Amino acid sequence: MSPPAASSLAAGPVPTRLNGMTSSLHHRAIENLGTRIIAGELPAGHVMLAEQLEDELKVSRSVIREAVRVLQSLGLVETTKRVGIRVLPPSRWNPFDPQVIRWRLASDARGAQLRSLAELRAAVEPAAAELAAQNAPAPLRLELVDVAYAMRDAGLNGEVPRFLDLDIQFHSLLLSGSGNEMFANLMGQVAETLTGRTVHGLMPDHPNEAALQWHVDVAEAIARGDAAAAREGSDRILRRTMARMADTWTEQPRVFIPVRR
Amino acid sequence: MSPPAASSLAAGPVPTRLNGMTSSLHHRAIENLGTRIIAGELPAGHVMLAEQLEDELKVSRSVIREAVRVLQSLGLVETTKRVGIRVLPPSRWNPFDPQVIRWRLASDARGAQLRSLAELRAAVEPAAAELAAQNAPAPLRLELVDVAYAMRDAGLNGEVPRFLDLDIQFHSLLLSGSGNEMFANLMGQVAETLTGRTVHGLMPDHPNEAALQWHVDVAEAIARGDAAAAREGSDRILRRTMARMADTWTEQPRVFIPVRR
DNA sequence: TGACACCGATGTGTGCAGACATCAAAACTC
DNA sequence: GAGTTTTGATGTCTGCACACATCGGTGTCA
Repeated sequence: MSPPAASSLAAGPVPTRLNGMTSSLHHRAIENLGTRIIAGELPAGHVMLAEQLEDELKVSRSVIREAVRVLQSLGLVETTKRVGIRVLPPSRWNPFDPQVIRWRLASDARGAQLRSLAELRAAVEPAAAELAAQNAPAPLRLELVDVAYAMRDAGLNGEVPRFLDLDIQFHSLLLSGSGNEMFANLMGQVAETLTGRTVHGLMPDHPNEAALQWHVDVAEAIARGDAAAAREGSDRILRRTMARMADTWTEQPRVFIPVRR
Repeated sequence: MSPPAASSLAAGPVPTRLNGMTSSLHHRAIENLGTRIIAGELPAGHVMLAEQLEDELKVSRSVIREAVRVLQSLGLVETTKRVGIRVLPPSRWNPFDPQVIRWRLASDARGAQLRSLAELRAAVEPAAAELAAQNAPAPLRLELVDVAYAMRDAGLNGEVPRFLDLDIQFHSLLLSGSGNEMFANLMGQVAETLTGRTVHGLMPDHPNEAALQWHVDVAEAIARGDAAAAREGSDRILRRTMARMADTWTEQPRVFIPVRR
């Protein structure tokens, strides 16, 4: 009785795994709806019925209900009795949620999302460098210096994969060393953007020599506790990065979220 | 049949409403578990069983399951078959989620949370000011100037509640004007910290005159599109704010989240 | 006759209870 | 120690009862 002839969520006959993530029905329902909402396929104000979703996704009520609850906590939908499940406008979405970010990166708004992340990173990393210079534990400072030098060598030798690895590690250590868990949490997003940049061929085989040296400078400033120098160096790196990436998101429309009063 | 004699989640016999938020069983279960996990009452690694939670909270399986699913999406717990529901360490929590922030503000880590938010704000607002000077729509610029002057007047006259309102409005407009939805999303948290600061008597009756003028300067710099001046002015305001709040979180332990490799 | 307040019908989410399916940890066998 | 079986928890499905927001009909009053 249980298995329907065709299931729109069942990609394979066997519940497969992807990227180590659980591929439960619940998870797939979230993915399906989240993707479609953020892509604009299900526009703000659109009302769905739980029963209709069960039907459409060929899953039971419990799966739909659990998925809707999660989407609700992300600000993607709201539920009202006698009405149904209403899609909320983008201004209600939680822009910091990793899933929302991932879905936006997979949508037409990819450029805008990359810009938002880059701007956030450009704002945060210099502050993190300053804090790291003041607070980071000694072993982390030493590791940061090591990584910076290794990164410079890899960059000069054109070892692209190794360079990317070290680059991600450098910026992760920096954010982690700030001792601010919100800053540290941006590691994941930073890694994703750096990786994406390389994969999309936006990185030259031999990174700019000056930029490589700036990384070393930042690491050493943090190591000796020079907060101002760490901040300045980090700011220099990120202004250059922003300048080089700016044309990626040229003319992406900006969204101004109204102030709620 | 349905209503048990005593329900540990049922504050009132009738499903009441609080702050306009739905007070469904589901919501109360999330609140109960989220609070206890973040307070450390349910430590990382602690394993619970769904059945045990049904029993403890006196609710049905579906309520527990939906709550657990939401907590899972926040990174507070993970579920494993044959094991149960395991509480995750703080490094796995999503530090940007509004609920997580609220629970942390209500816990012993309140000081650390306030510091994190303040540092984030100090990093973001100058960047937002810079972006607002470049991108904000004209009406928003005009409103910002109006609010800045009104805020200065209210501050000079010692109209504390009005000043707080305008202060929140000023910083909200600034963040909104950046055209970065992540920055704009910080409005809520900023409002909370500003309100909390006033409520806790950390604000003098008459705000510093220079600081009031700095707000006007920032608004006018944004109005005329002077990005550098907007950034510097905003940076000045926030450095002063940070300096004045620093002793609030003296000696709050910093947490260094390890870099995952 | 028209406008308005009341009130019951209706439909939808919410919550409950029980069953079976699935799968990984743990125990067991060789 | 490797492979197999057992076991016990979550995952999924289903039927039912209830709460309650919305809608539309009915009655009252001007």
